[in-house]
Amino acid sequence: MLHEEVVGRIRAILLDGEIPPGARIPERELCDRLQISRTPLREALKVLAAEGLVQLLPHRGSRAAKLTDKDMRDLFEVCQGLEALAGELACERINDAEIGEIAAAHADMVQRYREGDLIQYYRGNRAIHEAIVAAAGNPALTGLYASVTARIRRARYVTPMTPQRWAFAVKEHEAILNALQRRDGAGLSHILRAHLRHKREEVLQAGFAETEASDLALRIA
Amino acid sequence: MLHEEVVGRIRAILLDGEIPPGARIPERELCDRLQISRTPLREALKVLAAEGLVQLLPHRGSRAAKLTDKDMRDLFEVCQGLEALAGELACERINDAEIGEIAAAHADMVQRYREGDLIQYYRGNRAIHEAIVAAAGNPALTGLYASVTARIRRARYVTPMTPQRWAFAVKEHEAILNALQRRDGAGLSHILRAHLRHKREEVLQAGFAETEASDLALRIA
DNA sequence: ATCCCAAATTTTGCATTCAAAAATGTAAAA
DNA sequence: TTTTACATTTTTGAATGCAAAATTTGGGAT
Repeated sequence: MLHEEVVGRIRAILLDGEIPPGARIPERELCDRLQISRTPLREALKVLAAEGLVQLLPHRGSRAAKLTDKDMRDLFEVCQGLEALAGELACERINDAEIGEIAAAHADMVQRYREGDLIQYYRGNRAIHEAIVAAAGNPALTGLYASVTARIRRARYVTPMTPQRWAFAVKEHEAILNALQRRDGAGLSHILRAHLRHKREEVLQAGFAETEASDLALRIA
Repeated sequence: MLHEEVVGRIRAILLDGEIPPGARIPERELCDRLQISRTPLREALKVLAAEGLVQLLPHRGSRAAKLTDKDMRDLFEVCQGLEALAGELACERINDAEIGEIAAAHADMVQRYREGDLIQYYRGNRAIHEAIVAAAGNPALTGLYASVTARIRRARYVTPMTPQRWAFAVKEHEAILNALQRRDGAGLSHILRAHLRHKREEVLQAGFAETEASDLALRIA
């Protein structure tokens, strides 16, 4: 079993919320499940801790990272900065084919919106944001963006939306595509920031501070 | 020996260039030197690989990461974005005491410039940039900035300078301090970008693409 | 019944060990 | 002499073992 695969699988488990934020990560169980010994598992946990997805407590094991409102705000801020930068760079470097792909993804997303399919809408939404970042042609940026977005993904793409906000978000996306097609870097950067700022406000207002595992258990019960 | 300490010490060894970019990392030797076994060492190497300082080659060991011109350009771009963001946030949040500290650091740096002490000038320079980022009050940003700057530090703070460029850089820093004192976020952001773009041009023009370890050995020989 | 402290158990962190893969060295053939 | 095939050594990646730390459990005192 390859090292990267172990990291990827545990990351997936954490992002799926299978181990909820704040919950203890059961080493032994994961070892059994992934059919590996503790050595590669612990290496993976250290890597994920460096990424911010796991919290290591000396002599007390590891927990799925739990984000406070402040953490969430901070990460959204950074994400804004990264997307704004990506937008500017993308406008300088993107070619017509890539714009075509993004336009297609946009059309698909709008269709999902019309169908009222929030899950698929979010999926398309995310694909567009990732495509813009990819179009910046900067792997270092892409990597950092991936790491930051992974941490706020659940908040960003799981929050319920009001019809008004959803409609507004779609409008913003029209503007995003438009700016991209006009290669208006400054404009795109500006819209992306606003877009993400609105998303952040939604998320924080929805009280998406990640709850303790115990709280979560209580809620479910 | 604490896990973080091992990571920190190896990081220092890499940043000092004691193991030059591209060179193989001698596991056994480092184990002896740090008085640890391979298990914690390998955990640390995996973490540093996630940070981008180490390159892992399956079944072929690890090497100190070697940056191409493109890598360097990309990282400088990201660094620009992060500093620009930090500048804007800092202007919103910084208090007079913090500005005073940065002003003092600036004065000290200018003094070093007058003395012609490049090493100390760079040290002060770095302290100012880090203080601005810290003033943004965003730990997520601070962490990302640290990780990105670590990778380009050698290029950024080791490149020799012409008197003209040095003088110009000092001028830019005057403008940086000025914008900060006026809490002009947009202005500061703009200046920081330009400042870093100039630095990047210097670095890339100086041909600071990191050389193979073998090349380095040949050069020395 | 509750609280507190000590013993037992579990869990963590690291060293050691083991198997597999790669690198190296050697010898034979072209 | 050069090249190639093979055996040996080294190094890597992962499992296991062991000591220390933390958590849990049980018993006794209040």
